[in-house]
Amino acid sequence: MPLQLYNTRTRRAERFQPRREGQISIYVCGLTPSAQAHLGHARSFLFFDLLRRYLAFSGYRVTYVQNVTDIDDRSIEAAHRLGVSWREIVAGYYAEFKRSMARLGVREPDQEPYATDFIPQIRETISALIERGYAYVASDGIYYRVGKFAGYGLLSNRNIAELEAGARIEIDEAKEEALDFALWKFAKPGEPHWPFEPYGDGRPGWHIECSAMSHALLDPEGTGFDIHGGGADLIFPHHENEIAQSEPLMARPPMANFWLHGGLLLFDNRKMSKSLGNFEPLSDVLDRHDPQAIRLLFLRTGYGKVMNFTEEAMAGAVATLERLRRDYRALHAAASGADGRVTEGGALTARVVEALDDDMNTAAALREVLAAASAPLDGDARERLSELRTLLSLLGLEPDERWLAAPVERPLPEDLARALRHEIGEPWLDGVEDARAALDRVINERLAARANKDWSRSDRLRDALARCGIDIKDGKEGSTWSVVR
RNA sequence: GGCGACGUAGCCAAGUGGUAAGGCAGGGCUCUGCAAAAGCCCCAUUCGGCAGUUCAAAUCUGCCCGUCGCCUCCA
Repeated sequence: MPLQLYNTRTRRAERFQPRREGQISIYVCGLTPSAQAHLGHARSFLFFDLLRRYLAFSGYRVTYVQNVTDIDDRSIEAAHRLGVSWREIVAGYYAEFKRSMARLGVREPDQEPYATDFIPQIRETISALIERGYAYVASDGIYYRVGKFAGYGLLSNRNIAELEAGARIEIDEAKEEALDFALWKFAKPGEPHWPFEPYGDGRPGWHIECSAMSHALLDPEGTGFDIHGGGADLIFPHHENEIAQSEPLMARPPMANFWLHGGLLLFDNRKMSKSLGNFEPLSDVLDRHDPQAIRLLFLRTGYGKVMNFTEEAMAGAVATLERLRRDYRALHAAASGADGRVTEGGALTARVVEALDDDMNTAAALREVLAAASAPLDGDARERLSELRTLLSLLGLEPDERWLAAPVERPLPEDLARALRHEIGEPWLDGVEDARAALDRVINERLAARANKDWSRSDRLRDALARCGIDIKDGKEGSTWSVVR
């Protein structure tokens, strides 16, 4: 079965066909770095990363563009509040976002255009819209005339009359109609601005940068590109407005054949927001949880579905990942560590491909991979290993050194020596300042106690270590320790 | 008010006409000085509710209830 994808534009799953044989162009709406990114962003970009990987895996040459809307009201506001330039605000948040994406194993886009690097193209687009009657100049900016575009509302399945009846849009005196939106905002004192003759200095409105940049980078002929993506909250008004800005100027619409939207992530059944008090920066989440476990968690839910995040579900993903790594390690050992052999077209691969062809059913794909990893070995371990490795990296779960080394050695807590002295309070620990040295002494002391069958002393020492974040496991082969916090 | 999505065990979630995957949590057992880890086993006669279609419904239809999202900045 060929690849089927749910297309927001037609509201059904359709067979995916690239516009040009073997090549696929994707434009995904990236971040507006005027605040810290959160886990919801991660879910969205993780999905588009997977889509890229799968299309490349399927043999397509993929061009993936993800923009940066580096100018908007909030970053200007934040700059004023903090007394720094808006560029610093944007650079800071974007750098943090990039670090988080790297930790999640999200590949860098082929191009990351910044809105403010495309001011000439933005001006050109606006000028063309004015010429054709789709835009007009008002006192405080240049607006798009929504009533002029017959296709308005098709993507988001709304009609103009209903939108107007919504009446939640503030009536701006400068605009002709409530639904009209800004293409260009004339500069107010103290705001960043760029020249735009003959209309007036100002800055681009939100939406126009995507029309200008996707045209410039993916569709210079104006005949459209393959896939346009983003979070479900961008369907209206952002993507609707992009279409309205782009299609009247195109030689042959539609702007994009496929519109793909990632489902929103909820926390406590609410969209994450600072005002609700459920906001946590992505970088903090990544400090608390293994990025691969986060990726695995998202793989278990359909990409387009609303998903509720809970720490319980996260813990489940961590446990699944640990088991997967263990299984992989066992397989690696069975194969004597041999790898590098490429096995193509195995039965497992066929099942994974079938799952992903069905509108990127990652839950089914993951299920196959997990089952294969834990199934008893009935054939060639080396073949199983290389096929598994290929599929794991297709899913973005690269088997790295952690997969082969157990237990994971995390850095020892900084104040371990002091904490142990405090917990144990025996003279043989006096003066030991080094964490590792203190740990070794306690472990040796405990081993001695165990050799003497002094179980109560042994248990006391184990409890003390546990309170200091060190987990001890006794087995037939001796004792092992690991850092649990 | 308009548009849309969803409602499957304590939690997350797969499954879209053929008789309820999986994970986490929980319970039991094996192992162990004990604990943990690991392994094995158990854990929804039932899919928000009520009607209907059908030989057959979690899956289709209708109505109702509930939750969430978008309609304003938003991945």
